[in-house]
Amino acid sequence: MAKEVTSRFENYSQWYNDLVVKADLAEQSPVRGCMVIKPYGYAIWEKMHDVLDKMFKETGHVNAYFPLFIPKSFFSREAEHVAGFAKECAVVTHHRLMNDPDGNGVVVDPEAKLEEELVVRPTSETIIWSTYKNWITSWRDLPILCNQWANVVRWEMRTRLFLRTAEFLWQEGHTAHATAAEAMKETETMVNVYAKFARETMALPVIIGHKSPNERFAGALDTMTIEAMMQDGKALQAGTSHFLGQNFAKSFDVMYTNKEGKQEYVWATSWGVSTRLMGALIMAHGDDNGLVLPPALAPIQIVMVPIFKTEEEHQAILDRMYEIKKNLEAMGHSVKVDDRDTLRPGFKFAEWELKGVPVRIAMGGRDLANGTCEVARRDTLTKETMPVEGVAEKIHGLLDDIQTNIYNKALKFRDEHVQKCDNWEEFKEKIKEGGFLLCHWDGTAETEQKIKDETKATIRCIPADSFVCEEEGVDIYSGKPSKGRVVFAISY
RNA sequence: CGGGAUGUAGCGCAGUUGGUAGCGCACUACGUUCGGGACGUAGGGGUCGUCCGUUCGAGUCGGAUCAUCCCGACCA
Repeated sequence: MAKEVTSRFENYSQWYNDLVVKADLAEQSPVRGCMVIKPYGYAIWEKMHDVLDKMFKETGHVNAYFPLFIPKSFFSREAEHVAGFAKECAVVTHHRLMNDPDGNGVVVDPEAKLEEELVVRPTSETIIWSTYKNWITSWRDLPILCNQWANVVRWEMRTRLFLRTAEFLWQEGHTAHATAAEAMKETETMVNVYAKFARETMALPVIIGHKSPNERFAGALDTMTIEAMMQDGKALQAGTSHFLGQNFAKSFDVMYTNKEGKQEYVWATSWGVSTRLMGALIMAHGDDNGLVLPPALAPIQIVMVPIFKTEEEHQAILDRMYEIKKNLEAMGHSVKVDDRDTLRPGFKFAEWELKGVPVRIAMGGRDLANGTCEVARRDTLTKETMPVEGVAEKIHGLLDDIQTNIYNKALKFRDEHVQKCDNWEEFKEKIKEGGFLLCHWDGTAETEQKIKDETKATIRCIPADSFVCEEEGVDIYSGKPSKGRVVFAISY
């Protein structure tokens, strides 16, 4: 029987789309550019949500919720910010429908035109800062460390499941501080939280760094990012943390009285990750058999498939499986016994592999007689027969191994596709093959733009932890002096 | 918003010089199977995106329109 998923080596985009749909994660909605996240996909997002939320709380943040609709006038306050988002906003202009006088269903009631249009939030800086104005009067009110889990809408031209949809789920943190240093520290703290989450929970190696001015968030003084590499060598921005300076405080007139009784503008940050992380997870670890989920995010960590000929045998195997299930659940693992009697084992194996379940246990008549079971791991696609006695403990350890192995595999792949490059002609060739190129850059937006125009490559980041390379050199394009290497890549 | 393509069963597609609708998967029933995506038999399901035109006759030809996808520009 032919494989259902396109090979990622033949057509990476198609492989990705197939995987998302066939692993039952999400599907295209009839609504333009929007996505339906299906229960299995949502379960993974929920796990991400839970781990991140805990990390936010551990770093002193609290959750809040702000309105979906933002009065249009709020956007005119911060000029750079509006320039960055205006082109892709959905706008509410009316508040009522009526029956079509010609009898053709319903139409927008022209009488119900809003006096001021409402913008569906593309991000919440403006509505949040207009609210913070009322919350902040004294240094005693600071810092404010709020996070919001929400949906946002950006009317993108071209969309792709999880990576770029018209509506997406995310969290956005918005903080207010008394000093620039404190806000800068928050920016760094949060990019580190994201990196820790990516590395430890998603098994995704990422590079922490600063965005070049060109790639910065609209209205930010500094944008920190975590950049990941997908298996086609393209870069994916997986999370960002922005130091907003006093831009929004000034635009929304948010001042506090300091200890000396003087009025000062507050300092701000914002940071966010989105359902794009789902795309990163799929593209970074998936293979030709389907999804590969790190145990820390797998909604089902262990699936058990009975192999039987008779009903008595089926029952005997299930009894033993539920015993193992109980032990594994006592250790905090999520286990599913696939007791569907209408499907054959081979079909189930393929299906659970497609869905990325880290460990599979199969048990048949032979195992029943020998007191054994077959344990298969998704990351390596290897199988091992082991005694049922003590199998739960073994799998407990195996899950950790799998988590580590998936990370190491992705890390190895990435490191094999990162190289230094000092020659412009070489750069143009190499960048097409995918991967990250560490190159000297003269620090100007002009050079960056010219490189982008000629090769589609952008500066993904100026590295801040791994791949930091502060050495004298000359810009790969302009030949002007440079103080260090930055990461160039073609990105999603 | 530029360039290209496609709309036929739930999904993926075929349909010749115009002659009245087909294949694979999925679905339903029964039986045989069950250690890596089973097979047989019998079924159900489509006003061929929409509108207009040419014609005795249109899935097929012409025009319009709508929608979707791909490649660019924009972006988490």
